[in-house]
Amino acid sequence: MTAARTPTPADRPRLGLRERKKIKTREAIREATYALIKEHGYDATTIEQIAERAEVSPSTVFRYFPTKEDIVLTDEYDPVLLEELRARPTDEPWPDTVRHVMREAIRTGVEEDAEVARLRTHLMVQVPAVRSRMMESMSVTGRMLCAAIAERTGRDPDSLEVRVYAMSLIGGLMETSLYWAENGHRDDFAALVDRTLEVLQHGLPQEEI
Amino acid sequence: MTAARTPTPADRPRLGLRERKKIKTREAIREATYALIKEHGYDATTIEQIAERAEVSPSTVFRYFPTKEDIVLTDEYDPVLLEELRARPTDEPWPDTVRHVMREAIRTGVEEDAEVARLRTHLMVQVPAVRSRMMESMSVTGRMLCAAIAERTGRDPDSLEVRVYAMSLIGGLMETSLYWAENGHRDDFAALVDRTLEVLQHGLPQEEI
DNA sequence: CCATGAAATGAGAGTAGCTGTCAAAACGTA
DNA sequence: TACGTTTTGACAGCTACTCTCATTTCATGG
Repeated sequence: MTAARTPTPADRPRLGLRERKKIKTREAIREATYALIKEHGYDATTIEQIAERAEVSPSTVFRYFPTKEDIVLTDEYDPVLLEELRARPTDEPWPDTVRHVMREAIRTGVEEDAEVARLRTHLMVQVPAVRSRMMESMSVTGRMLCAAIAERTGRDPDSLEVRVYAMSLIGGLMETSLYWAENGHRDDFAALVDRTLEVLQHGLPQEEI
Repeated sequence: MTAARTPTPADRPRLGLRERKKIKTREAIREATYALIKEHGYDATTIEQIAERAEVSPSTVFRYFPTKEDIVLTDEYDPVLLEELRARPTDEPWPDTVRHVMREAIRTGVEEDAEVARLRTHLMVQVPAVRSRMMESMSVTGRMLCAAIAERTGRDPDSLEVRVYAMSLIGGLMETSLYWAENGHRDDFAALVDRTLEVLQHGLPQEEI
């Protein structure tokens, strides 16, 4: 890869020109999409417009993203999550692990690009298709969670108990995101997550009934 | 249809001819859809085919159902659920209420037409679009659950805690349905629901960690 | 520096879900 | 039977998405 004459200046090429171009194209499409949605809204933004602004053909847009919703949503949190999960000490109480992992995931996910995270959750509230797609991706995350829980606790990842536990966790956190967005992103998201985990662990704060 | 006089024979018309026809049309569309899906699968079944077999125009199909997925899924469980929920004594412990209501909902929903329930859950597993739509409708159910919980416990239905609680419940039950379908509907669904509620109440059966 | 093979792109046609409009048909009622 | 309303069908149109094929762009070996 490196040599011939100087096709790869050794500075930091590592990836060939082709790879770099692909990454740039992918980002161009995403940025174009975000910009257009901010200007005209989700539904009013067509693939054709996105393609035009990103300076690619509509065909190419579909080569990079399977659906329109995916342009907005796709971003690989799962590997980060999994890595974070494995990094925790094995003897740590499970609820603490969840808390740590979620906080970390939120930090890297939300604070890294707050604007995008807000637009994304905003669209989740506004656009059913996006919300659906989000839920789909969460069920994938759920499967991964099952594996992690199973690995950690020595259970069967396909058992009803593990799956229900994972999915209720995911569902709860999903609702937390929606709550956050619906209330104009005013709350501290980390604090909301804490309250969520509290409910999931101990049920509704028992006052009556 | 029958005559100039006797337009409403007093037998059991109650609903005018128009209403009755609408119900019949709705059922015809649904039956046509189920039949075609069983024969050729979900994706290979087009609205045009459905319309043809149901002996209506494609326009009419869309007048009765907003989307293709809705033809398969729509069925109003929510009112039944809500009614069931309100019928329980106020001093009953909340988990017991949930158990009763879910059991009842399942009885009327699943056992009433087992075949349809199976096809439906089967499609949930197989067809992403159907699964998504199902999740959408569950989040609507979630909102209703919030209201019911709030009414019952005197909380704010829009509070984070109530919403998270409701959504985790829904998410867990959703996963239970998927589990049921994936395992070929072999388990007793009511028993699965019991195990699900157990997990949601007390977490994973605490062995280690 | 050029030739060859592989990968990415663009252009175009085509499918299907879904929306909206408008005139014709079916129904309810007096 | 006649009139007003509701329901329907036919049609045009939009857009997301798929598939195919020719063209361009990059990688590599001589």
